Amino acid sequence: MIDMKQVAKLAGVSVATVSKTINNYREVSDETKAKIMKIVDELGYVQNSSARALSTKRSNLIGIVYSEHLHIGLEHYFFSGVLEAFKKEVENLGYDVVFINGRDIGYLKKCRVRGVDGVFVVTAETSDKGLVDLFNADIPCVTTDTPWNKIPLVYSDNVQSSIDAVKYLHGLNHTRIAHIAGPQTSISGRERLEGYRTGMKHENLPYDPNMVAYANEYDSTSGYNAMKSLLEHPNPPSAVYVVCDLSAVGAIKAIRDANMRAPRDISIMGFDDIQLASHTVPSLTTLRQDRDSIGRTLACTLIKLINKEEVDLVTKIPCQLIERESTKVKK
Amino acid sequence: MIDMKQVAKLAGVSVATVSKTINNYREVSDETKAKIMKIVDELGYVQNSSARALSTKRSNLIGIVYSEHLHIGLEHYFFSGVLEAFKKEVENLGYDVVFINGRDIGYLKKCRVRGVDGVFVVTAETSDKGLVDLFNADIPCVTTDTPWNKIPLVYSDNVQSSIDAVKYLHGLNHTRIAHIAGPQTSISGRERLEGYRTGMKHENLPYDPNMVAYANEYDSTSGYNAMKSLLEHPNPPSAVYVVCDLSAVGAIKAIRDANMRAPRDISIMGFDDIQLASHTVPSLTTLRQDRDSIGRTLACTLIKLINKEEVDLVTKIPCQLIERESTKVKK
DNA sequence: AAACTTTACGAAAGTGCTTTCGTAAAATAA
DNA sequence: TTATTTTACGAAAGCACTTTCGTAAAGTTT
Repeated sequence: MIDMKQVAKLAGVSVATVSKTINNYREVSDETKAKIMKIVDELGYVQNSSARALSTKRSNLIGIVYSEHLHIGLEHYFFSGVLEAFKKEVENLGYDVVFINGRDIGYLKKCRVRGVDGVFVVTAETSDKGLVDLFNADIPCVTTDTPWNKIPLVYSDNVQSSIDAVKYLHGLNHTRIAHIAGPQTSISGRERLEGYRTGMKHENLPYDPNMVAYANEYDSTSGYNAMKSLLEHPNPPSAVYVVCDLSAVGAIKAIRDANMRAPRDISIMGFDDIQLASHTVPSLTTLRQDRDSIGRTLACTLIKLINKEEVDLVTKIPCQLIERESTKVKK
Repeated sequence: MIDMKQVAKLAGVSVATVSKTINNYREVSDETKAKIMKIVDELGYVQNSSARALSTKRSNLIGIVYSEHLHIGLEHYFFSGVLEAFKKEVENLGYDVVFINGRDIGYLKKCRVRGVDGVFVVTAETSDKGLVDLFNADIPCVTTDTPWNKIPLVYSDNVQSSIDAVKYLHGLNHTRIAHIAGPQTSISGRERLEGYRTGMKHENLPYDPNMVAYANEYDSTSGYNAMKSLLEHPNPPSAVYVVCDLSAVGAIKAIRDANMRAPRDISIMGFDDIQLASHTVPSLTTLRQDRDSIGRTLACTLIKLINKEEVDLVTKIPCQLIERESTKVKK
């Protein structure tokens, strides 16, 4: 491998000058810079990031952490989208992205081994001891969907979106609007329920605890079961706002199994806008999470944090209401 | 940050001995090892991977490359699954995973900068000059879905799976079986078509070129259009084997739009088993790609390659036929 | 012309680790 | 016992950079 020494020799300068040229110090004359860069190109010289990191104590590496015992990995629609956007943005700023796994020595120590400049904790689970260690350490961190102490958080504006959802359904003349709530251990589950209640109040609709069913997971089976329980009510809802698309799909199935139809008999509204949403029958009216904006904001926040600039501790990104076939006007 | 010098001092030994202990050389007495490890634990010492890499010329880093102008990124169901499995496996073997982007200096140079020990090219596009440079360099590489010279390839057994598909449909008494083929620029597109033809031959069914329609992308719109063209045939098929699930979804929509029903009028079979597949109406009969096995095999192959062991240049992983609602017996 | 400032560069120390090689001491063989 | 091998360890060089500081030479100011 070609190193600075060789470049220096060919250029007739010292390695110090080569280094300064590569890093664009201004104390090198333009003439010398040009001469050096020419040789750099000819030889195909590239920096050795390990040597650089050793010397500067900066790796230009961003770590990605996700709790492994949640089996939400790369395949999760929301997180993979956020991650993709995040990655693009930090790469534009000159960083590379490395996965940090907690094997053997735990997340924190692994971060130290790799010398990452900052980390994005994608899916946190605060019962994960290793994650808490990381959060409590002095490494710049950002996260989404899991609030922790002084760690900057960027996520969807669940409350406002839920208010929007209720308003939208009321606008379609629905007054008996139910909510299939997510696990109350997660912030999105809690906030979407809160938004639903606030929305009902805003619309001057009565809040009926029986019109809230709980999905204990963010999946379709949970949605199916929750919908079933709502259907057992003597006066079932004419519209249901569901905590996520997957559960909404389950809810639609429950409606069909009860010999009814969505949206003919009951309107269904989801959250997320997963790929599936536009392909189901009926396609889903839903709130689209702005994965791109969340990812980019996380990236900017983290880089600022690394550079010791001021950052917002909480950033809420608006969702967009996507109207499709699963909701319709109540006659 | 704590370094070996501090550990050495506290243990009353030289840094050389600490290094040898950490790396489990046998020339250190068990006694000394124990003493050193105790101090390592107490101080919370961790290795500095940059320094180590600088010295050993091994980074224990695996690079992930995917062509950016295909907009298949992390969000792609198949690739994210393969990547997840790959990642798990290499992590188990002591490597970490870093994304390599082609910005500024191209993939190859970036690989050299980071000193990756090997790279997994996830989605290749041989029109990508930077990728070809990488393939032609001396860095250990594996890939899926894009054959290249001497680069080991691990992917689904498209031909055999397609033969299975035709056999299965024939087993349901279908004799007029069409194929919606994928882009013939991709190996999977070509091989699935090849398998379809071979399957028809095996089943002693006539091959009719009019019974092959081409989807120019792996998406639902292309499937929709292809199906439409098949329906225009005076004697349309009773079953269609579609190159991928997404296109299959499009095909089903086309059938519905023609006032027919799948599988009542036409059976549809997909490929992939994406998440969507079990949620559509009707749910999709399909060939499940073994993303896990593909990812793991890629990992093992790459590590072997790094260690200069022998590897297979091509590994085909079987698919599994998943029977759901979109196919039925022809009466 | 003298005094001062700026510019352009290099020597060398430092970054944290690995690994070779040398060498005492201990263990074994003769 | 002496000769030989083995064991256990350390000194030091090397890995490819960055950065401080010193210093000539050139430029600027009085």
